[in-house]
Amino acid sequence: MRPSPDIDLRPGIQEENSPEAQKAIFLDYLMRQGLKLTRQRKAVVDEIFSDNGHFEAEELVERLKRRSPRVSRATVYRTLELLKECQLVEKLDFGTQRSFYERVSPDGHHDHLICTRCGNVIEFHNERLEALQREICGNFGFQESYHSLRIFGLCSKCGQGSESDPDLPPID
Amino acid sequence: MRPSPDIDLRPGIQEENSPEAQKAIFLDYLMRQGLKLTRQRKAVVDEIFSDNGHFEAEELVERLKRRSPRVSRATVYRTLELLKECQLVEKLDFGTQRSFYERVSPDGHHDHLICTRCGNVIEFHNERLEALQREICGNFGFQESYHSLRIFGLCSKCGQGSESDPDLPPID
DNA sequence: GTGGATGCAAAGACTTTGCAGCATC
DNA sequence: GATGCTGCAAAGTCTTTGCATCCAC
Repeated sequence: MRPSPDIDLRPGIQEENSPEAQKAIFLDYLMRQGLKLTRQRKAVVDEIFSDNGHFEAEELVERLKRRSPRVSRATVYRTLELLKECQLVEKLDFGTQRSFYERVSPDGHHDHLICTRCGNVIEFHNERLEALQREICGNFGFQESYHSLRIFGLCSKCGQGSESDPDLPPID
Repeated sequence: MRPSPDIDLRPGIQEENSPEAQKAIFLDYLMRQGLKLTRQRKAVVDEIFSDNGHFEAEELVERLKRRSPRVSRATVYRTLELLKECQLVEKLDFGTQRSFYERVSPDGHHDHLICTRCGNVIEFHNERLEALQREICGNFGFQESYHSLRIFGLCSKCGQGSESDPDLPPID
């Protein structure tokens, strides 16, 4: 399921990709705003950067209940707001009621293939697609600031004959 | 589970574009399901087809409070569910908390340019874009069932120098 | 020491649901 | 007349907020 010809993985600057570097950005942001680095904020950031996937606000709340220090729901939501402000995370919406977030990749923008059966999210970036979108915006005199393409369907695993697997009711 | 988006319930007959034809589809759906055409359901459908734009669930609830017969919030939500099932409306999400809906155009799929200043929504369809997306799905062995592309930014009116119009605080 | 941060619980916003009475077919 | 429908209010879910207490700087 990996690199196909069109997919630009943009190898970028690897060092900036590390969790440590990302955390430093947060710390820097806090300082510049005269905000404090509390144990709770550290815990939230650590939890987010412990894997590099997508997560839901409520899921994060749950994970942080088992952690030390405990972090309250209110603090989680407030910290997510801060992380959005310094552009370390982004709020996505996959059409469900709950908010999805993802770490902003230093490699730049990407779009999503979302499996409606297993919930798996595949990221991709395609430069031809980006160019075409710019062209379309131009046609409408529209100044894009950002965009979001979500393609829903079945991932390669789920599409292979297991269409009626009773264990996994389709999402949505 | 219901008819999947893959199934074309409305084989592309152009005359079907009229509100009357759309309402007939709803009536037909109700009959086939053994459901009843109540005054309230009629009112909801009439209200939706009185203009052909995008609307929010709560906005529709408001509009229907001033109408005859009055339609309760619960009935509005329940009727929207039915309209989704027979593919006359579609639920969108523009990243806000409230649900957006739009009438499904018999002309087929389209994507959205969303002005973050005035809230205006421009629809467009581009076949090259669709083809490219199919190609990308192919690369990942992904079976698309539907997709949604939303481009956020400033429409041609709002982009013209009025960037700091104090009357219109930006959305989001 | 102090201003910002936390946790709690309450409030908000939107949506869904249980139920008794009602209306369509 | 039966079955499905409506309205109401209550419940559910996620998110935000007010406030007293706490703690990083």
